[in-house]
Amino acid sequence: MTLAEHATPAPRPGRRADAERNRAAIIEAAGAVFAECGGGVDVREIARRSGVGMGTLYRHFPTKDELLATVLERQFNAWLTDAYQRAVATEDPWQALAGFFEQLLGTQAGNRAVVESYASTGGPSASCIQRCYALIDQLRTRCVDAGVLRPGVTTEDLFLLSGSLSQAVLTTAESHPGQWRRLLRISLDGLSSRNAEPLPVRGMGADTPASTD
Amino acid sequence: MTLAEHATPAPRPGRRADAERNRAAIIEAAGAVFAECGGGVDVREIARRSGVGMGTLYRHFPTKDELLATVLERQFNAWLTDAYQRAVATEDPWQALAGFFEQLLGTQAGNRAVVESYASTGGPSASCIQRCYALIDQLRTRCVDAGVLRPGVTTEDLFLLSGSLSQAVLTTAESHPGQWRRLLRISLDGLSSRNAEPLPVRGMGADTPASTD
Amino acid sequence: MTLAEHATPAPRPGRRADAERNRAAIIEAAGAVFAECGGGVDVREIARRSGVGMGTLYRHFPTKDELLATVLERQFNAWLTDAYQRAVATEDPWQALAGFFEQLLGTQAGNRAVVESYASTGGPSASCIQRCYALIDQLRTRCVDAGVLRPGVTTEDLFLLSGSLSQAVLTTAESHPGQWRRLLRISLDGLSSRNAEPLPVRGMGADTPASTD
Amino acid sequence: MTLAEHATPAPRPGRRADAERNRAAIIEAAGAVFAECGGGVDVREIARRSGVGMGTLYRHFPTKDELLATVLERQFNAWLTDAYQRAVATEDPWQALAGFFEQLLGTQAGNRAVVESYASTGGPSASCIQRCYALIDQLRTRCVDAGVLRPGVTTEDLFLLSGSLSQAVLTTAESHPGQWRRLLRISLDGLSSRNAEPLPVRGMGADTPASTD
DNA sequence: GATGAATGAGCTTTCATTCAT
DNA sequence: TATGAATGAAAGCTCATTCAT
Repeated sequence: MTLAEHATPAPRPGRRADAERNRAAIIEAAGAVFAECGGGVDVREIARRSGVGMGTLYRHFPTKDELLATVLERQFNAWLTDAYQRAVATEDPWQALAGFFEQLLGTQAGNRAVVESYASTGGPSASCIQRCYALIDQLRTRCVDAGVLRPGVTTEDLFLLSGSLSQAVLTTAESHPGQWRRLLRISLDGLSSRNAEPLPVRGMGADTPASTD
Repeated sequence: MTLAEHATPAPRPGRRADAERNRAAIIEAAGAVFAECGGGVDVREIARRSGVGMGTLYRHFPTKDELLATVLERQFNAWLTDAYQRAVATEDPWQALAGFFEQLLGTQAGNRAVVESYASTGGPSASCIQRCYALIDQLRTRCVDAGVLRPGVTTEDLFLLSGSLSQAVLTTAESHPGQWRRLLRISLDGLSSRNAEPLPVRGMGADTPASTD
Repeated sequence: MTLAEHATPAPRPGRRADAERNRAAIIEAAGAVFAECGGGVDVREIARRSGVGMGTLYRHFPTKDELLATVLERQFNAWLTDAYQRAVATEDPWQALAGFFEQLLGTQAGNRAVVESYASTGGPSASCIQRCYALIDQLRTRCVDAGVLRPGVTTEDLFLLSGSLSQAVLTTAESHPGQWRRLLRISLDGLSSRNAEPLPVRGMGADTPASTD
Repeated sequence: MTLAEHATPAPRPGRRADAERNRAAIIEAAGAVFAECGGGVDVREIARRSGVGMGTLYRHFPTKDELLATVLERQFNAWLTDAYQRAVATEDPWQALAGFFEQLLGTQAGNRAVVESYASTGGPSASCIQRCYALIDQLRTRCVDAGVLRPGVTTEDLFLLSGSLSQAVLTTAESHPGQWRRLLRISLDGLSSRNAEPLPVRGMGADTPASTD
C-alpha cells in the first residue's frame, strides 16, 4: 500500500476523462462549500460551484451523505499522509510521535469547518480510521522500542487523544489560536515513560446513562 | 452568587403559575428529547412531550435555538454544580481537581446526546462558561497553593482540557466506554508539578487557515 | 353499518371547523385534479387549487399515495352506495344485479380519469373491496335463492367481472360510448341459470409466463 | 398482407448488421421490462438489459413513447399471429373462436403495459387494432356461418371483450391465477347462439361525464 | 394565554433526453 | 456509430415559524 494511493486514488481505467474531471470538480467544490457552510448546505450550491448539473452530481455520489463522507475522507487522508510522511522522516521516535500530532492538529486548525463536519457524519469512515490506527501504531512501536513511551499506552489511547485534541483545536481556533499546543504538550508529558503508574483498565467504571434532573 | 440561582432561576414575579409550569414542562421535555434525538429533532416532538401547543412553546422561546441553548445551559449548570459540590468536599486539592473532572465527564458520558448538541450551538453560553471558569479557578488555586500543579497551567488550560476530554467521552461511549478515563489520567499526570518544563506560549505558532489540496 | 357513513364520514368531534373545511377542499380539489390530469400530477397543483399550503396538505394526508387512495376510495364508495341503493330497491333479484352493474359502470363512464387512476394505486383499498364484495354477495345470494344465477358462480367471479368491464368502459368511452353495455349484457346472459355447464376450476391451467419471441 | 411482415419486418437494406442486432436486443429487453413494470419504468433499465447505451437506444427510438409503441405493436402482432394460426387450424368454428381468446389471453397474461395500452388508446396502435379486427372478423364470420354465434354480435364486441378480459388476467395474475378463464367461459356462453335476445344498440344511453359529489 | 392548524421555502432525489467522446 | 456521462426541470416531502381560533 503506497501512500500516494490514498492521496490520489488511481483513476479507474475505463473512465472518461471528463467524468473524472467532473468528479474532481465536485469533490473540490463540495470541500469548499462544506467548509464554508457546514454539512447542512443545499446540494444545489455544490452543483452550481462544481459547474455540473444535479444529475451529474448524483451519478457520482448517490447520496448527499455519501458525498460528504467522500470529501471528508479524502481530506482526512491527505492530512494523515502529510503528517505521517514528516513523522517517518524524523529520526527521534518521540519527536516523530509529537510531530505527528503537532502537524495533524495544526492542519486541522486551518480547516476548522471541515473538522466540524465530522460531527454530522459520525467521523471519518472505518477505512480511514483503520489507516490512522496503522500509522499511529508504527509511531507508537518505535517509541516503545526506544523505551520512551509510558508502559501500557495503546494505539487506541493515542488515537483517542488525537480526536480529543481536535476538539480543543476547534474550540480555541477563534479566541485563543494555538492554545491547543499547550494541551498537546501536557498530554505528551503524561505519555512519557517518566510516568510509570498503570492506566485505568478500560471497562472499569464504565459509563452508565443517567438523568440529570 | 449562590448555586441555587443556577439550578432553579427565581420565578419572575407577576407571572401566572401555569405559565411557569408550562415553561418548566417545556424545558424538561426538551432536555429529554434533545438527549434522545440530538439537536435536529422536530420542535413538534418537544411540544408533544411537553403537553403544550406550538404557540405556547414559541411564546416562551422565540426560537428553537434559544430553547436549545436554555436547555443545554441548565443541564450543564446542574452537572457543574454537582461536580463542584463534591470537589469542595474533598480535602486533598489534587484529588479535588481530579475528582471534578472525573465526575463532570462521567455525567456527560451518561448524557451523550446532550453533549453532542453543544456542537450545533457553539457550546454553552458565555455565562455558563464564566461560571465554569470560576469553579475551575478555585480548584486550580488550591492546587497551586499546595504546589501540586505544574507551573504555568492556567484556568483556561484546564477548561480547554475538560472540553477536549468531553469529545473523548463522546467518541468512546459506544465502543469503548470508560476509555476516556485513561486519557484523563494521562492528562492529569501531565499536569502534575512533576513536569516542570514550561508550556508553549499561546500565540506562538498560531494557526493559519490553509487549503489542503 | 349505515351507508351514509361511507358517503360522508362523521367529522371527528375535536376537530376545528377550518381544518375540516380544508380537508374537504383538499379532497375535492384532488378529485378534480386527478380526474383531469391523472395520478401523476404535481402535489403542488392540488395544494394550489385547494387554496392550502403544502404543509396543510401533508398534515391531512401524509403521503401523496394516501391522498390518492382516500380520494379514490371516497369516490368509489359513493358510486358503490348509489348503485347498491338502487339495486336493493329493485324487486326482481336478477334486475337488481343487472342494474347494479349497469349503474356502477355507467357512473364510471362519466368519470374515466378517476377510474384510470386506479391503475397507479393498485385499485381501491382493501376495505373498499371488502365492501364491494359484501354488496355483491347480497345481490348474488338473492339471485341464487331465486334460482336465476348460474350454479357455481362466486362473488369473486362477479367482482372480477365488474373490474373487467370497467376496462371496457374505459376503452370505449371515447370512440364508442355505451358499447360496454353490450358486453355487460353478454356477460349477464352467460351468468344466467340457463347456462348449466360447470365453470373451470380456478387454478386449472394456471397461467405461466411465456416469452413471445 | 402477409403475417411474416408483422412478425419480423424486413430489415431495411444498407443497415449494418450490428445495428439490427441492437435494435432487436432493445425491443426484446423493452418488451420484458414493460411487461413487468408497466410503461413507467426508467429507460435506463431497458438500456441496461439490452446491453446497449442510452445513445443507441435513442438512435433507434427517438422517444420513450415510440419505443413503447413499437414494442407493444410487435408483441401484440406476434401473439395475434400465433393465436390466429392455431385458430385456423381448428375445424370447429366455435372452438376456433374460443381457442383464439384462450390463447391470446394466456399468452399476454399479466403484461402490464399491454393492459395499460388498452385503457388509454383501445389497443397498442391503430394498425395493430385493424389487424386484430380482421382476424377476429374471420373467426366471427365462420361462427356466424355455422350459426353458433349469437345474432348481432359484432367484431367490435369481440375485440372489446378481449381487452376487457385482459384486465381480468392482470388483476388476478398474482392472487388467483387462471380465474379469468371462468370469466371467459361465462362470456363465451353469453355469446353463443343459445342467447337470442338482441343486444343494446350502441349509443343508446351513451355515457355522459358527470360529477359525483 | 393557550392551542395546533397553516404556511411555503427549501431539501434531497429521479429520469427523459441530449451531447461530448 | 455506439457509448454513457451530463443535464436540469420537476417531484415528493419536511419543518421552523406564524396566526386564526
